[in-house]
Amino acid sequence: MDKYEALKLKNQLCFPLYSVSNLITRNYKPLLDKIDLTYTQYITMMVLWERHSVSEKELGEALFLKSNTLTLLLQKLKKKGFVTINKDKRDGRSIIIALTEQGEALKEKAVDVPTSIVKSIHLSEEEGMYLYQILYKILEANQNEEL
Amino acid sequence: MDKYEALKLKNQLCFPLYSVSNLITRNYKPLLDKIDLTYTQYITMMVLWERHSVSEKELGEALFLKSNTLTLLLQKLKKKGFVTINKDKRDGRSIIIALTEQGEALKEKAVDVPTSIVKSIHLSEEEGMYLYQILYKILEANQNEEL
DNA sequence: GCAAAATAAATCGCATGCGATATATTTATG
DNA sequence: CATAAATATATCGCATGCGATTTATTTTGC
Repeated sequence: MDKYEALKLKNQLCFPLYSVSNLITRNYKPLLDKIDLTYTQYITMMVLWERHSVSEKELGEALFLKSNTLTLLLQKLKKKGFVTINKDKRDGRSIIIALTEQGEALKEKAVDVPTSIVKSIHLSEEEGMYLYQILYKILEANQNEEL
Repeated sequence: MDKYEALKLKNQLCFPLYSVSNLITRNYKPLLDKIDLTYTQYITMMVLWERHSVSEKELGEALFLKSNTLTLLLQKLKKKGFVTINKDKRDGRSIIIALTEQGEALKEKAVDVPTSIVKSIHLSEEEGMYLYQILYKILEANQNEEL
């Protein structure tokens, strides 16, 4: 038995996770180009389409990202006219990100994106649901550790 | 029923894939820092530890990456003394990446990395295997499309 | 044999992600 | 109430990933 068996690429679990994630970003790109969003900007808009306005902290918790990634991202969404960024009056440390009319309108254009992507994944509904559960199990287990 | 239901973050399959992938890179970082590798450099070394020398094209096929990502990466591994880069004598378009002694020696230091990571994922063996299968199913389905 | 097509890398510009650190503001504590 | 600790963002530097394009080399087709 090879002492280095665990170091072989084909025995990695994280490598296909990483590759599928890259694959997804690639598949999304041409679709999202049409509505002038990158993938990270797209999931940010998803949060806003649901909640209308959030603090950067809340946004980071929803997306598992921190200010070092978000600050620049939000500036770009602001530049494109999809969001406004204002200080929270009740807490001067926080900023509140809110949808503009243009950002709200973008939702209509984005409505077909999820279906197109799901098709490109080629999984049965059952497989998709199982995958979903496992992934959230990993995310939640790790969230607890970071407390 | 909300017409925008499919646009909610909690209904996305790709989002947890993306988040778990980020999570994994974060978890690997402190471990890989100790052996002076980034995650992408690590999986590149994995290929070399198995095959000893590969062309950039073969490496790209193994890692699902292209020259725009690999070229710079390989230069850095060369700078660190882990690999050599030479033109293929039989085909002047190709380059051959090969392990140095130092690169080979690094394998010994890396041998415990996979176990540490698997622990941080918190999945049963069964879940891990199922996840593995689904991920490769996605990768393979998509590979065929790119032909 | 030679021009055109194909192939393999390299280069460019952009948008992440991340750890580390700095800054501004609020909260806690004595 | 003053000041230390905690919290929320911003900034910096580095290493990706990727589409698009360019360059170098080989293969193909006539």
